Amino acid sequence: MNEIPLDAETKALEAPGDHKSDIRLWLRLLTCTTLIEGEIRRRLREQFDVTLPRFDLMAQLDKVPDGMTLGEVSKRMMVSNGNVTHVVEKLVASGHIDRRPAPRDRRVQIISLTPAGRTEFRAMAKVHEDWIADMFAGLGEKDEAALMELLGKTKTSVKTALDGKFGAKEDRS
Amino acid sequence: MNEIPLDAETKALEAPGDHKSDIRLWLRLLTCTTLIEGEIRRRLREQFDVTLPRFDLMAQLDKVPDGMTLGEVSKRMMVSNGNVTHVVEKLVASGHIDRRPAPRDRRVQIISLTPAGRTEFRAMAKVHEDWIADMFAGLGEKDEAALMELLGKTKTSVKTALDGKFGAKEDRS
DNA sequence: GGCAATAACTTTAAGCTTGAAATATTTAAG
DNA sequence: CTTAAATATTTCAAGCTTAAAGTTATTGCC
Repeated sequence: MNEIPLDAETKALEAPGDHKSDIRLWLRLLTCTTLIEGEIRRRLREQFDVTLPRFDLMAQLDKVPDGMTLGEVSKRMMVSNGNVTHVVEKLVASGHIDRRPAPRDRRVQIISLTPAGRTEFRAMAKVHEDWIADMFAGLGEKDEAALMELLGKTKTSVKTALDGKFGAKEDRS
Repeated sequence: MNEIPLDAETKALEAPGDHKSDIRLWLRLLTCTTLIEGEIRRRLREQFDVTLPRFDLMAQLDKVPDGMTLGEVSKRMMVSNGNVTHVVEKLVASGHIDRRPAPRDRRVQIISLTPAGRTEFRAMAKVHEDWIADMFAGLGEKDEAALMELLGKTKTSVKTALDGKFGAKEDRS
């Protein structure tokens, strides 16, 4: 009666419908991200007097030479349009970015780093890169490669689960 | 002059001081967390009309039978004290939790789930668990175990980097 | 052209989050 | 006992974030 059948490998140890190990995995993933993000946020504020959202937005703009539309920034950063509007206002006010209407479509705003903004961002980015490297310093190259690979699988798995809601059969291009 | 020395394995391919692969790893970690968290947030709101912070706070309280101090909640959730005060007010107002002063120390507030709050939380938690399991469904057991292990190493690595700031030699107990 | 649908962005209301300052209480030293 | 330091929580100001509704501009269809 209280014997546990051992015919299904490790999984047999869990009750049916029990996904506790997935929850633990999720919580650990969240903890890692929260730890790193909180520390980066704190250091950016202390050492450069900049918030993480503003830094992230500048990072998107630094990747391109001639600016980007608000919608593209919103998509890349995975945040709402209203959020981008708000952060952009702050960065325009502080002189880090410029904003101009698109030539062919008056609905569209194009934003780009000012020269000063780009210079300042790159100085911060260099230090930021070192912070991240330090935080991952305890992992060897093999570990990092394996983690990268597994997170790639995770991302795919999550996206599949999300798409499933729409019954999508193919890649929405 | 433009020959790259190949005497240091793979790492030799990167310029000195270049930590781009760590940045990519960090961004991928962040993307995974953001994707999952955003979807959970959305579903909790749509299906249960509850915010993620409130759900998380109730999750902490559900782990213990007799409640917890605000400080302990703050530590476990890794958020500020003021934040806990704010979320607790909302949950008290909605009748999900109770709040009472500690018997021996009048500075301390103890909060606990009301019977109704616990019942409602557990119903949500069950569904939440399935959502998480679905999102990780694309990973096999081996992958999940490996990811769990690597995230454990990552957490240790990050904490070491953070402690380093204080020159800590031992575990602050 | 006229008009409906679509798209880009902004506004709004609500809520989360933080760090710092303030308040209230307890503990420890003398 | 008195007082200084430490602790637990709250308050405050600033800023982030979202979903939904609103505005303006473009596109496709007749």
